Amino acid sequence: MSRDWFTAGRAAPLWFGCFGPTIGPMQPATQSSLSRTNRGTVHHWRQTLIPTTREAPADAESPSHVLLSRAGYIRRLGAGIYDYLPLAWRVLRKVSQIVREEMEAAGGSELLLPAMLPIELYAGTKRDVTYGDLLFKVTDRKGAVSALGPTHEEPVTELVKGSVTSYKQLPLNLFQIQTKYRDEARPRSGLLRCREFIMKDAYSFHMEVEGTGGLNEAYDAMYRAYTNIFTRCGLSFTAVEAESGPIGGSASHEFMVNCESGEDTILVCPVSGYAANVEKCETGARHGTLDGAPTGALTEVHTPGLPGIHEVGKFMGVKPERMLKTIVFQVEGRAAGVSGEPMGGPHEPKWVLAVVRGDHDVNEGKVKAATGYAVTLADEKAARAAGFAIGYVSPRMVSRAGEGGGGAVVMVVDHDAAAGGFWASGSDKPDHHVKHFNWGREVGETLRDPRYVKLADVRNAMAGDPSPRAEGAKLEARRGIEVGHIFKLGTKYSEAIGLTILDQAQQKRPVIMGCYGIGVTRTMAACVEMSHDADGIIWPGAIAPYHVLITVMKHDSEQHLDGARRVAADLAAAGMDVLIDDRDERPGVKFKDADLIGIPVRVTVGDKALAEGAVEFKARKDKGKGENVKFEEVVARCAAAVETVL
RNA sequence: CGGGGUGUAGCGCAGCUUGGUAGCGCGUUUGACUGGGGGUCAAAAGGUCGUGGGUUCAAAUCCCGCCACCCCGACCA
Repeated sequence: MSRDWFTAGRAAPLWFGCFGPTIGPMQPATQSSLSRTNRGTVHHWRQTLIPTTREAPADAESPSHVLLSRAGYIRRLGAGIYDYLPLAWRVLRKVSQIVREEMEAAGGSELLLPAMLPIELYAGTKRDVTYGDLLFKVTDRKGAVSALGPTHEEPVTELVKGSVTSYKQLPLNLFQIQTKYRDEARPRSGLLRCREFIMKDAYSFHMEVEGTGGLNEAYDAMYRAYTNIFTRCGLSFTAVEAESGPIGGSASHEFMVNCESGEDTILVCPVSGYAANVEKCETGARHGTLDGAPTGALTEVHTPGLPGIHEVGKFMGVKPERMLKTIVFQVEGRAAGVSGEPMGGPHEPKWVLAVVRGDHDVNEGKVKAATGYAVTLADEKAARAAGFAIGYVSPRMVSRAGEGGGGAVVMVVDHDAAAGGFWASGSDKPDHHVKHFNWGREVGETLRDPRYVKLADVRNAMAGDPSPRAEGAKLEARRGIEVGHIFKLGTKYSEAIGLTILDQAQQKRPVIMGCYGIGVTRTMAACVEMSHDADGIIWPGAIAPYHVLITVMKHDSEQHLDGARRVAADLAAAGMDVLIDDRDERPGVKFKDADLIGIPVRVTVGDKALAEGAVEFKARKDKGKGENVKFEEVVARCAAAVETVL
């Protein structure tokens, strides 16, 4: 049998054994410490801590939270704060090791940075403000404030600033795997949203975006490394295009574990393979012309005190998809990185109206792209002062609001909202809506002025929308859990912190950066969400805490224990990690616990099989009782099973 | 941050309305029987009832403050 059976099917780097040589009952130190080895570990249940319980803590709801708690992997110590017990730590180390190997293979270099960071470090990038309450802060005896690092862009940029002095030292990719902190408003779902969690973050530094040594090259290498990592972990995942978010930067991908219980929605095109998260997802061509004929006389309806579009629609007898939702944004300045002329003619507008159908959601990023302006949801007070009846705004306001009307307001209309037929809309005065809204009649002249009104894709994509990449195909919605995220950062942090380097032409330039994160603890939880059944966890072989669980039927039978240890020694010699359940428990208890903790293969040593010179073999994912396998065939069977579980 | 809810033994819960110093299941310990899917019987250990104050002869129970935690929403590089 191949020594690197568990790395088959991929370009395997040198394998020195997951955790280095381990000394167990079956492994004399003299043997295991001699040399590099892929010898597995053998542990006994009674010598470790696996506190399984019949019932989960009352606060556990998601499958990963319930099962990791019940199976003795984690314990909650505070809101969003967990102990990682021995089984969990073994999983986390295996995930980390895979991450480490792939990051190093992709040119990364591991280091460790402080968790406690002087708050001044964050002042430079204003993240002490933009991160806000999400940033954990501690005060020392002198009153100095430190942040507990939620990510490490600032310290690593600071480090490189002080230690890299020549473009010849770039590119550089530094990564760390360590505990990070975020004061989440609402920690939930166990390990999926914690306040303290383990994360791998990598940061790359470049002089150029393009070409050898450039950001794009590193980004692509990271993309491939992430694909390798999650594939090796045995996860079913999708890489999706994503908005780069408040962290800044130009491009990003999220790696999502496919799982119905996931919090995030992603959209995929089944034909082209295009995949993106809801915020980023484009839609294919849609048609709307604003040319529809009136459906009747504009009728005002009194709609007092109704909280949302659905309630208003119900009250008026109009479906949300026949209502216009007009959202008021305020302009924050020209948008960076948006090509084309901004709207509004010579003067920068103050307000942007975005109109979508009542059943659709406005997408701020798309509004920004369509108008050429950075926008935020309008401050309610300021908007009211400018004449907007917030909650009851209609598209008519494009030519009415603001100081002197025209020019102060521009409007982007989503294609679906521009269709003909019946529309209901706000009426620009509180507690009133209108029926039979007609674009041409109600908005008038301004509607045809491309400086002020534009048709554009300004809403979130939904399942059923036309694919942007394949004619005739429809987008499908899937659920997922984000476990990795890669960004092209650009110069945001290097400029803020002053990381500039002289290039070959003796020009001082800010260093171009990328950053690449993987939630290690979240990956473990996501894997459980993805792979479990009613009885417990079902680990993929690559990140299971042990590959094989040997259940000893009679803990006090020398014959049983000998058999177990013999099998364990063979398995360990073949590189598999083995846990021997040597507890004085009834068989039923042991089988229940075996299913619960989810080791991929269970080998049972008992009288029945021993009588045939065999043990009982059962893969966790298989139903039924298992089958007898001769001692000399056990290793091959287990190895094959662990591989197929991969 | 808004809304809802919960704090009683290691875990899951009852008791609170109508005050009288705490109970159930699981787990744990001891013994016996048992022995291939959370077994049976017997005995036992284990609780400042989140916390501070108040009312009362008497508070888990009623009143006030605080704290912690959970759920829904907002938020979520």
